[in-house]
Order: sequence, then structure tokens, then C-alpha cells
Amino acid sequence: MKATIRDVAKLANVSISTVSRVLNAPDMVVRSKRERVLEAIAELNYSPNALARGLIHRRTRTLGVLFPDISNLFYSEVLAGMESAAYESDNNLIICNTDNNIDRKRAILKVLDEKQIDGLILTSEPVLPDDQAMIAKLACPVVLAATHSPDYAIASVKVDEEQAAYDAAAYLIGLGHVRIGMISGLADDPISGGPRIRGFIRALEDHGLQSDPERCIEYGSYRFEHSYEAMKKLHAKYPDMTAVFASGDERALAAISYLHENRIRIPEQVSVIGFDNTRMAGMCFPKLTTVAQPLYDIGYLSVVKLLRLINGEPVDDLRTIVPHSIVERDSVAAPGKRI
Amino acid sequence: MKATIRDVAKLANVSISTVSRVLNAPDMVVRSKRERVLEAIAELNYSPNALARGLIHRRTRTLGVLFPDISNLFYSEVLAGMESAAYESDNNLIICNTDNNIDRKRAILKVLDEKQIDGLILTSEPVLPDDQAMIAKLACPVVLAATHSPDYAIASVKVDEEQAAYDAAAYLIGLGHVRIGMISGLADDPISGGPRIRGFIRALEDHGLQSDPERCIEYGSYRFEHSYEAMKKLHAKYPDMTAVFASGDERALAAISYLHENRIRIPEQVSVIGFDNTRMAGMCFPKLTTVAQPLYDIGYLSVVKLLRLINGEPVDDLRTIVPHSIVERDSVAAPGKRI
DNA sequence: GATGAGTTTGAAAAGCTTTTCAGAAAAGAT
DNA sequence: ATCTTTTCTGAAAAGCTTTTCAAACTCATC
Repeated sequence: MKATIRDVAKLANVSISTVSRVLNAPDMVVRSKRERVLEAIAELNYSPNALARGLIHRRTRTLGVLFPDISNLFYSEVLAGMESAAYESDNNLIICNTDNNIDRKRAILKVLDEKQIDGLILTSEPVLPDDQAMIAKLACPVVLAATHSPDYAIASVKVDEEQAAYDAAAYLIGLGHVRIGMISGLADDPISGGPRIRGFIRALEDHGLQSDPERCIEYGSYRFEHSYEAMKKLHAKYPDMTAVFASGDERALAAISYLHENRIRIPEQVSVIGFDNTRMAGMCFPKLTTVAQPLYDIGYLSVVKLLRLINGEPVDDLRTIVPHSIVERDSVAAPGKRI
Repeated sequence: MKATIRDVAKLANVSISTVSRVLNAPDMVVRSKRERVLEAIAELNYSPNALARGLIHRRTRTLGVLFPDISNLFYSEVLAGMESAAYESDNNLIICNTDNNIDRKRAILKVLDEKQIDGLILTSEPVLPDDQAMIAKLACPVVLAATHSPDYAIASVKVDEEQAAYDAAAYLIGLGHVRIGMISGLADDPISGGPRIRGFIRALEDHGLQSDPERCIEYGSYRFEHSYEAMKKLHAKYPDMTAVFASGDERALAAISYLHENRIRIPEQVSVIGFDNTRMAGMCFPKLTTVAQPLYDIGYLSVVKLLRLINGEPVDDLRTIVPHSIVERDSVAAPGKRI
């Protein structure tokens, strides 16, 4: 049986108020008593009950985090950043997996609400009207990580997807590539789809290159197998392309696998640039050149922002844009170049 | 301001006991009142406060999980299994990252204890006397996932590392390999070190092969860069080996990178077998043959086991061994074979 | 219409802590 | 030694729910 503050009070022969003060405002209690209390605490291995505390303070120092798929490297790195920020600020994270399932999400949100989380972070998933309704019922602030809501005024932290995609394409173009394909998420995917496609196309158009989506883009989920098939189709319909922009590192790895299997040399014959810069990017062969999202920072900053909102502090901007960058490794080279 | 049970009671014009009963034992309250209460609940968007509930029931339906490094794919898959089991049993997971830091671990355990978690899962890390002391102070059951404690009677779920390593080596031997190297964790690492090394050596000895650790094993952390260096050294001191057993997929990818960069063909010239079967194994080139640990299951079963302990139900065995298997992909072939 | 059994309800305690408020003790001033 | 201030301390309320217990009610039976 865990010791309670009563037990400590009894053992130290003081009132429970005094024990409480020793814990929360030690200077208020006279030294002799304080020491007796401290001894009693040690002897009973007492630790205060956070439930009771939370009940009074109306604060649990616990945040909820929803992921569509935690087993994805992308999210684990975001999570790592969140966990650090939470630890540094004395908060804990309850992690839930939504599986992209609206009913499951609803159930989770209900429980988290009951558990009195101080704030919630939603990761990657688009905010549909349904979500918005559920969020609105919540009694706590919400931050979106690696996604944002154009329609509702919800705080968010993410990169500028369109610009990042533009930069990826522009980078390839700068190296001299003129026939560039893309493996993309579905066009209606508000993160890895739409904006990245627009950025990609815009870059091609700005440089007067072939930019017909029918020809130079293939779509598929982020899953390796789907991306592999997408690469296969893309290569079939655009055989003379010299570079591929894969909207996600997992897609890039699938492209690389396809090229290897068809004995097409990377980057000599075809360059591949990825997106995300997950840890896998440095572990494949050739090492992947990719558009880096600061995944850890996105996680870290979402928690920081959420904490601000919880504390009623001002946040400078509702939608935080974090910088992306291109990490040059070995999967991209100028077209036709021997290495 | 969140509505409380009082507010509901007032609006429905009943006592709070009645509201509570509508929630917990609806049949006890007469229909007319029940409906009035339900309406009030809906109108006020009331949801019961889990802190107050937890205080009474002495149960929070919240479990703590400690990882040494969440951003590792290995752990994210274990985590996915845990999360499923937790969701199915109406529990939540508080995830913490220890960074292998004892002080941090101590701080985390203190907070989790205060938050009245019902149970704790420790992942991968060895249980040192210090840990044991901290665990003993906890008021809740503990399960070790992907690790175990030979010294203390703590429940655990993991594969038989030694046998798995033995099987990996035996598999290579069965294909005709006679000069086999290993990239290992440090010898004193109780998981990816010691047991796997012993299994590996035993397999070699059982078949009368070169098994001098000085010659055929290199050590290093699981980090890619360290493993790359280890592979480099191993290859230097054992240039005629035809197969490598990498104790972990990340190590295997490093080995593969090294071989690619030195234009050594895989598996024609050197076969590589990994360990873990993380998702990366299917995304590299060539696809990695590896000893599969059922990562998801390890996570899932640890939670199931923990729940048993929490409920005071019997567990059949303190140390659960889950089955491993060899997943054959493309990185291993018979020595000298053309593909 | 009274009695009894069974159902339904509300008051109050319990679960553990923090915080307010007022009283007690100590310290200081005269 | 007395009175004021200041410092400490304890009792009690509050935070929200569940649960026990006893009271009130319903309904059937005689």
C-alpha cells in the first residue's frame, strides 16, 4: 500500500498541511519540523499522488499525441523531439495511434479528454470538419505537427511543402536535369500530395521544362511496394528521364531498389532525390540526397508551442514554418556525369 | 470550464449519485430520469474526470513505457504492438525516452510513480542493481520487453538471442559458407552482445569452423557509422570471408554499404544476414535476409502480460520466449554462386 | 388499508492533495 | 511585563467522482 500524506503526517507528528508545505514551500516550515517530515517521507518512501494534485491544480502535466502510424520512422523522429521537449518541461506524453481511423480517433480523444490532458498534438493527418468538431469539444489547446489547417484557426508547425518541393526540383534543374519525374502521394493528400506536386510543377514550368503531370508524375501511398510499382510505371512512361523526385524517403528507397534491380546506375544514369531525411537516408546505397525536414525540431517545437498555449503565453504566429534544406549525399549528380 | 457531475445533476434535477449511476449502472435508474440525465450530459458535453475516478478506484488505466531511444525503428515497431494492446484493453501509454541515462531514468520513474501508472514496461535496457532498486520501490508490476533479467525475478518477453544467433550462423553454414564473420554489439551488452556472440561461436564450433573471436568478430555500437567501421576492420582482418552475420539490421545495412562502396557483390561474393527484421530490411538493396524478431508481438505481448500482472491473474511463465525465424530475402546465397 | 418485499434515490464518506483562514506561538518593541 | 507584529501551524474546504447506507418510494398481497 502506498503511503499517503496522512501517513507521513502521523509519523512526523505534524498536520498534513505541514507535510504539504515541506513539499511545496519548504521555507515556510521551521527547520526542526521540516527535517522530521523529510525523514518520514524517506522512511515511508512517500511520493505525492499526482491525481489528487491534478484535481486541485486543474493541470496534469500530461499531453496527448496522436499519430497515424507510430511504427513509421518519420514519426519516431518527430516523437523523439516531442519527448525531449516534454521531459525538459516536466510533462509526459500519452501516445496514441489512430490508424487513420475516424472512430478510433474519436474514442481516443474522448479518453484523453477524460484523463484531463493539458494539451493535444495531432500529427500529419489532415483536419477534416469531423476532426474540427471533435477538437472544438476538447477543453484544451491543440497543435498540429507536420500538418496544418487552411480552414480552421489551429496552431501548427511544419515546413513549407510547396517551396520544399520547388527547391528539390530546382536543385535537380540547377544540375542540368531537364527530364525529371516525380513519385508522389495521392493528389488529394494535403501533405505529401497537393502542395508538393504544385511546387514540383511550378519549378518545372518556371524553367520551361516538360511538366505534364500525365507524363512525369506517378502516384501511390507511401508504402514501399506501392512506390516501387509507381516507379516502375513512371520509368515505363518516361524512360529517358534522368532524375526522380520522390515525395518521401521511403518512396525514394523504392525507386532506388527498382533502379538497382534494373541495373540502372544511380546517380550516373538516374538521380534520385528524396524528402524527409529520415535516418534511413544515410543507411542506403547510394546514400540518399534528400530534402530535409527538421523532424526532431518539428516535434520539439510543437510541444513548446503547445505549452505556450497552455500557459496562455502569446505565440508569435499561429502557423509556424520551419526551414527545410537539401542534404546532399550520393544519389544525385549532374546528368550523364561519371563518378 | 468543463462541466462536472454537479452541473449535470443540477440541470437534470437529480442527485449526483444518480448521474454517477446513469454512467456506471444505468439499469439501476428509472427510465425517465435516466433520459433526463443523458440529455443533460449531451447538452453540457460532460465527460467524467478520470483523475477523480482514478483516485477512488486506485487505477488509472495508464501504463508507463521506457525506451532507450524511441527514434529507433526497432522500438517504434515494438511500440506499435504495445499501443494496439493498450488500445484494445482501454489503457493508455505514457512513453518516455531514457537516453540510457540513469539519472533521467530515475526522474522519469519518480514522475510515473506519482502519476499512479498501473504498470511499467522497460524496453531493451539491462536491469542493473540500481534499476532493480528503483523498480522495487515502485508500487506497480513491471515487465521487460526485448530484454530480461537473469538476476531478478522480473517478468519479460523476448526471443532466445543465443539460439537465434546460432540459427543465423547455422543457416549460413548450411548453405556452404565456412568463413563467416560477425559484426556484434559490445561483448558486455547483455542483449545484442553476449548471447548472440555465444550462439554464433557455438554454431561455428559445432561445425568445426574457424571460430576465433579475435579473427571473426568485430564490435561496435548499433550506430551505422560505428558498424561501418567495424565492417571495414572485419573485412581487413578476414578478407576471404564469404558471409557476415550482423547483429542488428542497422549493422547489416552498414555492412552492405561498405561492400557496395568497395564493389564487392552481395550476395555473390559476400552474403549478409541481419537481425531484427525491421522494416528497413525490405527497403534496401539487395533486400536483407535477416533473423526476424516478432517486434510487434513483443510489444503486444508485454502489454498483455503486464495487464495480467496488474489484474492479479496468473502468468504461465515469468520469462516468455517468443519465436524467431529467418526471413529469406536477397542478401544471402550459397558461396560462389552466381545469381 | 396495512404489511412486506423490492426498487430507486439522495446524503455523506472516502480517495489524496492543496490552499485559505484563523488561531497559536514566537519575536520584537516599549 | 505587555502589546504588536511576524512567523508557523492546523482545521477545514475544495477539487470530482464512486460507493455505502439508510431512507423513501412502488407495488403486490392479504
